[in-house]
Amino acid sequence: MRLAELSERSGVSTATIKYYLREGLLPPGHRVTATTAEYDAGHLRRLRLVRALIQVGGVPVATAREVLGHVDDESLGRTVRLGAALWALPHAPEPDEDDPAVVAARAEVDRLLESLGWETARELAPLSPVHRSLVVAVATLRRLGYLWDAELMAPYGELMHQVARRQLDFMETHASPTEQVELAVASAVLFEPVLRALHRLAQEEESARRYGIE
Amino acid sequence: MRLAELSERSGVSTATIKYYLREGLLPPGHRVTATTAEYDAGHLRRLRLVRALIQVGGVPVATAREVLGHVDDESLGRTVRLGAALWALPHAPEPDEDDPAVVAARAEVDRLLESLGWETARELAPLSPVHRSLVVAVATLRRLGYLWDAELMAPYGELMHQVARRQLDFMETHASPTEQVELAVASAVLFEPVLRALHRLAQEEESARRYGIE
DNA sequence: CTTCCTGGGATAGCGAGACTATCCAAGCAG
DNA sequence: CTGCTTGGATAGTCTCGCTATCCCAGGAAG
Repeated sequence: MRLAELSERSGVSTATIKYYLREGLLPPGHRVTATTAEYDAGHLRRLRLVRALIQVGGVPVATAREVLGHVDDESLGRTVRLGAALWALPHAPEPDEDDPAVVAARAEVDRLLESLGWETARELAPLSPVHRSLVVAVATLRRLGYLWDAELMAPYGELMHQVARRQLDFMETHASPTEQVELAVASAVLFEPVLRALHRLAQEEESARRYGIE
Repeated sequence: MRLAELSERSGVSTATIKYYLREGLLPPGHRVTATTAEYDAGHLRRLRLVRALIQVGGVPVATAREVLGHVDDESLGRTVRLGAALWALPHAPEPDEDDPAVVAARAEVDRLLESLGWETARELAPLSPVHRSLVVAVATLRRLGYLWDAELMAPYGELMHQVARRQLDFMETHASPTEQVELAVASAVLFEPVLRALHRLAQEEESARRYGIE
């Protein structure tokens, strides 16, 4: 198919597709003549993933390019590829280590990882942007006066661990090897809105059960 | 304290504080003379909440104003105030009901709510932006070929329900009446980054346990 | 062969959002 | 009175994600 048809089938304007091609989010089509290029089902699939990352995941274009670069790097193993995708996602800015809230948050997160027995997370802590994001988020809550500590967070950690185990079980049983990497990205980025929506719905439901709709 | 001190203590530039005052995110200070106004600890606290909403929660300024409007409306009950805050948050665009992925997603979400017994969520489904967000997210995953159905989502729903119950328990035992509304907003917006970070850390940990670091 | 039309590439512009820099007038301090 | 600070208003800046325009090289119709 040519650019016009790719646009038609994906619902993305030709101008935007050209933009993604320029930005390297989409590999160029096969050149047929000097003025025409041919696109295939792989381009369509990639284009849908790009749109999902940007629109549903809210991932900036530059970040999406980085994430997709890791997806395409077949020299990496599963964990690394998943990790690379996760690490490339937008992360919190460097925390100010002089801020007492940050110091306290870091201490609580460390205690949390210890109590959960997450050894890998502890080892990678100094490097991992995910770890840093957690510290920043906890520090923000503490600065507002909500003193989240390891004991409070541990049950949530256990619950999220259950979620992660389920996702990897699903991935192992349902995805072919070629699909696994893309599924890793989908899990990391696209499943989060589902989880967030479920969380908010559960909050509404539980609040209504306890206090009524008033 | 005056504007300069408020800026100093919050780490937010005076220009930005003036911007928030203009936008109605921060109530004006008490006018002392024609040229000076006095700010108090309440302003500092509100300013920190605003920054947290915008920077940590990624909430647009216009939306933050709306959310804070509900926080300040003392005529509302707990559930409504929590709901108002949740509903004001940025939500997915209207789904295209002609898209088969959207139709299928909506059917699966309805089945999910039925199997979970979330009656309130079912009643409010046609109105709730949260419900719509869930449909859009599931539809996006389906369009990419990941056929999430009610059976797959139910365990996540149960887990998120456990999270929500914990949060409301915490809110009931730890927050004074005046703090509860702000805590509702904090739960809705600021706790989500914590949950997301825990989720990603759990993914890394579980992936490393299963496949090693390679 | 020529003319018109289409597909594709490059460039510049647009609109929203979140600040940010500048200017200004009113005090109050010395 | 002079100069410095405070607060208010206005316009500018910067980034991001597109989007509209221009241009040229074919290929097809006459």
